[in-house]
Amino acid sequence: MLHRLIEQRLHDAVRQVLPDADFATVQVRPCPDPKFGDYQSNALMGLAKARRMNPRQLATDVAARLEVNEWCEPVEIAGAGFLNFRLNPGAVERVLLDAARGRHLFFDRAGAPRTIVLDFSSPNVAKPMHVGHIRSTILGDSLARTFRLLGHAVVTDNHLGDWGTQFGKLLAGWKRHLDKESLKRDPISEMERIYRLMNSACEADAALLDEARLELVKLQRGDPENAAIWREMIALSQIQFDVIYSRLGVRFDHTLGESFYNDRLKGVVSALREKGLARESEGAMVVFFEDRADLKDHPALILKSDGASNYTTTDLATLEHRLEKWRPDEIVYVTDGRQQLHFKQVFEVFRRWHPEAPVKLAHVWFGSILGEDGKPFKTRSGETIRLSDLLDEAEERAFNLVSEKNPDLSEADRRNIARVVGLGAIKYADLLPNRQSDYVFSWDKMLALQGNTAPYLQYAFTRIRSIFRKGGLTDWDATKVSGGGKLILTAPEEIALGKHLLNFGLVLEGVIEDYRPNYLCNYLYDLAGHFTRFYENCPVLKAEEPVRASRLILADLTARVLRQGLELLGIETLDQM
RNA sequence: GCGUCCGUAGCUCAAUUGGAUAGAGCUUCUGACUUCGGAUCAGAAGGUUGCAGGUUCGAGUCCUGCCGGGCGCGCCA
Repeated sequence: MLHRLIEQRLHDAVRQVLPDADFATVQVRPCPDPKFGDYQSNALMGLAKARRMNPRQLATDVAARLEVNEWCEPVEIAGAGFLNFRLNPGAVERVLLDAARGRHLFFDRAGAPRTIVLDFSSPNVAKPMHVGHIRSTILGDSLARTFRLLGHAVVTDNHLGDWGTQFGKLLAGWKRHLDKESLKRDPISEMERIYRLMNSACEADAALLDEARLELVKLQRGDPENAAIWREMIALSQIQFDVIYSRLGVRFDHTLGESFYNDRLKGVVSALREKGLARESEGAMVVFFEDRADLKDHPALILKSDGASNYTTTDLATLEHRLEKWRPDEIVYVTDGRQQLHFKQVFEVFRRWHPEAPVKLAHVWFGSILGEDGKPFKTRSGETIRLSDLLDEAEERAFNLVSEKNPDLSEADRRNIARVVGLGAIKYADLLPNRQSDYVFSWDKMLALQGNTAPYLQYAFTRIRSIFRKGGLTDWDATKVSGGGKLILTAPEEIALGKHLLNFGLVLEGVIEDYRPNYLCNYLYDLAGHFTRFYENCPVLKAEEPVRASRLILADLTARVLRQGLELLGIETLDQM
């Protein structure tokens, strides 16, 4: 979009003055305050500093060589050496008109598409999905959608926790305490119940713990009975996962759990040993990182003293498999921040093992959930909140609200609106903060329906649709009317809205670069704000032509960006709510 | 103890990664035309960015030291 073109011209001008400059740092970004302009560059101050030049003089020299007249008003030099760009109305109108004609929606598809493997959600078999899973699931899904829209090849892979020592207790519990009726009625609760039962019983009874260990060993050796039970636990769990993912609109290309990599584990260990990366220590196989200050005291264990592998080994095998199978440019892990050390170790071992691999590895982590008292989150009875209960509660609250606001709609309509609004509120509440700090769980915050929330954005969308409905324009198509149509931006609200639309793609690129969908949340919130100010001050249907057509186009483009943006957050839109 | 992340308005969070006068929402007040949906809008109030130094044209952001908190630190994943 326009800021890129301006940036290109800025590079040209800088090149004439400073041929050896590092152009990666010479960027054009939106202005923090519209009174300074629409875009700014602060790069010249940095360049001047490094060369002990006068920044103001450098800015003047560069500005004299800048050729941006076709898009901008005369460039202003401000402060210590800022360049401020203000778009001229004609340039804005041209871009908007191109969008109205369907040539773009304010973003460009990547010139060099990359292949990205996204690892997220990863719930555990035989346990309920709880609020702790929502961040990874929603964040990962949103990133996958955004990468895809920008033209990248995305592989989503749900790395289920379907292997490990917990199956010892689960198997022993299944054989001793399973209630088949309960299992039929609510398999997850029943599996959770027998696990808890065994867990507490084992604390007091060492013989029972040995029994659980024995069951685990039998499973690992391929005992048919235990393997059959294990497979049933996975199948029952997958049904639960599918229900949740279906409600959330989340889809995976692959679901390859930890157990999928069992056959590769020995190979990983022997390869690391042969390369001299791992050595024996206290009976286990360990990789040490003497030359890294932050990992010096944190070696990675890849084989336990009993000869079994652990999750570091599994993750290395997974990494190797993904490279072979998909040849990705990038692998992104979306998990809790408590796994930072683990991924640091995995990445570092992998770098030493395959120094030539060009893949980028990213750990996209998020903070822990805390209770309202600031301590690790639990309900009064010490439970975590189930994800399904959270979703139910959201839909119920939204149903009460929509019934109050729009009692005339049929119950089926209100139920559907409640579903879209309730789930949207949860997703948005989860994506909006995305600071890598801990966050406090609260029902009211998760389920808020006013202020900077998804319903606010959805509401702005329905108001636009309502304009077209009221005007008898439901078949209105910008690509047809705009043939003779023109954009006329005169009111300040129209200009601000139009200019904000141009930045959609800029924001999307930021989202995938930093793995932060909250940039998009903030953008959409601002967009909805610009629209409502436009809506309050600029009548659409009652305006005279050609202003009426122009405003219809502007409203329609806003709706399209809102819908596209919300879709990237995994949030649906409605014509009525 | 070591590592790591954090501390911003009464509360929950932003701040495009070193940029211009630190912004929103919630809460509390005050207003909104017989115009397209009031799930809205306009305005007010609310700040020594934990504390103290340092780096420079410029610091919430970077460096140092304190204070306070979360999480992680070889055989759980």
